[in-house]
Amino acid sequence: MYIKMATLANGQPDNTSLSSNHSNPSTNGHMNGLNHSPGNPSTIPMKDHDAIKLFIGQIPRNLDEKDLKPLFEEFGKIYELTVLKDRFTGMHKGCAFLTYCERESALKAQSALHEQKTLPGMNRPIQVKPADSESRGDRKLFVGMLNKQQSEDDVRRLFEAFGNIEECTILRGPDGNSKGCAFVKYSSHAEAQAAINALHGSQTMPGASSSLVVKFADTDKERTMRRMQQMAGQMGMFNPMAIQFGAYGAYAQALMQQQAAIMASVAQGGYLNPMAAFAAAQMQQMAALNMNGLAAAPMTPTSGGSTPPGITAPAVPSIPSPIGVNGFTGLPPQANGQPTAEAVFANGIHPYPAQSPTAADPLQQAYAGVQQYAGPAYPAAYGQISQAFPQPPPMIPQQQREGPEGCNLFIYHLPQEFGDAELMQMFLPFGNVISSKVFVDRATNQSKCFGFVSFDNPASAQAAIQAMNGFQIGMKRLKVQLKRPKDANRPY
DNA sequence: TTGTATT
Repeated sequence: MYIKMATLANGQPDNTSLSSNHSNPSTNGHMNGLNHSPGNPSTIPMKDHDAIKLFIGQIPRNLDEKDLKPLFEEFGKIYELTVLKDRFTGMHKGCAFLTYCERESALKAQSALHEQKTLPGMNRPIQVKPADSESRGDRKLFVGMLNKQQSEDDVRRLFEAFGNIEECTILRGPDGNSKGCAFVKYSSHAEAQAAINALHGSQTMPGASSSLVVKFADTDKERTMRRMQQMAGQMGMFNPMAIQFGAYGAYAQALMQQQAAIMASVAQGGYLNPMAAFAAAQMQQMAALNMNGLAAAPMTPTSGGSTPPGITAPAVPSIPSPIGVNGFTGLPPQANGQPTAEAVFANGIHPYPAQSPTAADPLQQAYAGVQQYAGPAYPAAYGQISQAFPQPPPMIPQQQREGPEGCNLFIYHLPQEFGDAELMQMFLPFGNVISSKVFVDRATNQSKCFGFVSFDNPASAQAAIQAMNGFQIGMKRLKVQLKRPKDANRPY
């Protein structure tokens, strides 16, 4: 059942070079012979001081440690092999960590296996590479305030004096244009630090609004942002408790606003689905509510010019400028220019409608509904905010990928800007979305414009297909259909 | 153009 692998060893563990190893790993493998907790020195095999922990990806979910062991033993004695499982559901996550006793084994395994073979049932080749935790040290830089004309080579030239550059990527928008920033990865932290010291603020590129930004790429922040986005999605538009944003602060508010803006622009992009429009309307309401209730800098209707024409102002007269992205000051300043959801959205979907809706416009009807629905609740909600600062809404971990048969949708022609959270927002009106996933090109970080949404019941999935298949966004129409079952043979 | 996952 195992695929045929390149054979570098005869499959027998080779201990000869491991002089100090006094016990066989199998002696402590009471579970599966592969996992052990480092902590019992008398039975733990030794590993090299510079051993590399490998990340193994594209593992079929029906293979566990004991199935994988033979594949990897080819390259040396295994110190630890752990299939990653969801912490709540125990679900196989399709990947694993692998540490060999010897560093050399890891290198051999990587070169022999990485992207070289495809495990049964997988569409993509196995991944064998150092785990993120191995390379994590701060050696990756974010570079902002570049000239948009500067190429990767230009950036390399700028940074090569400070060390060995392992990666250099210009961040680009959907149109391929530079966003004026880049990631540069050095081989070591010291090199990265040297580059920061020398280059940060050292010069201003032609056309840039401020001096060059060179800082460590902050993955924590990215993670936080993603979490916030998911949270905003999870809280759900039809859940009144979502008003209790307080604990999450300005980020959540900003996200709500952005998503409201997205929904609005989606809704007015062409054919209009009343449900989606209603959803957009409600989100705007909620965002506005939060602004008025919680934001440090209250939104004021400001100058006439800043009130968006069309949809928002006339239809929701009591809420000033719900899509007031301009006036919003609750976000921590993006002093470094590092792209966040905000930046992406800002250059992507236009938050303001291009033209006013007609009276017959379903969006306006939707807004009428909102006024009825949300208007009277406004004061009550106000009170809620001030007195209740309760436990955060329960986070439902988004572990589940697939729902039951008939509940999983494949969506194509998504807007470039849509991520998991936006995808989820778009489909929440039709039911309980248990997962949403937009595919992203690993190299460019750009959406591949397709993704999946899973509901917890087939009726929601069908409703979503009915309403959203063919939904026009910009020049494209969404394709929304049931996900192809995994066993479906592909044509050609 | 059909689930890319990092203890």
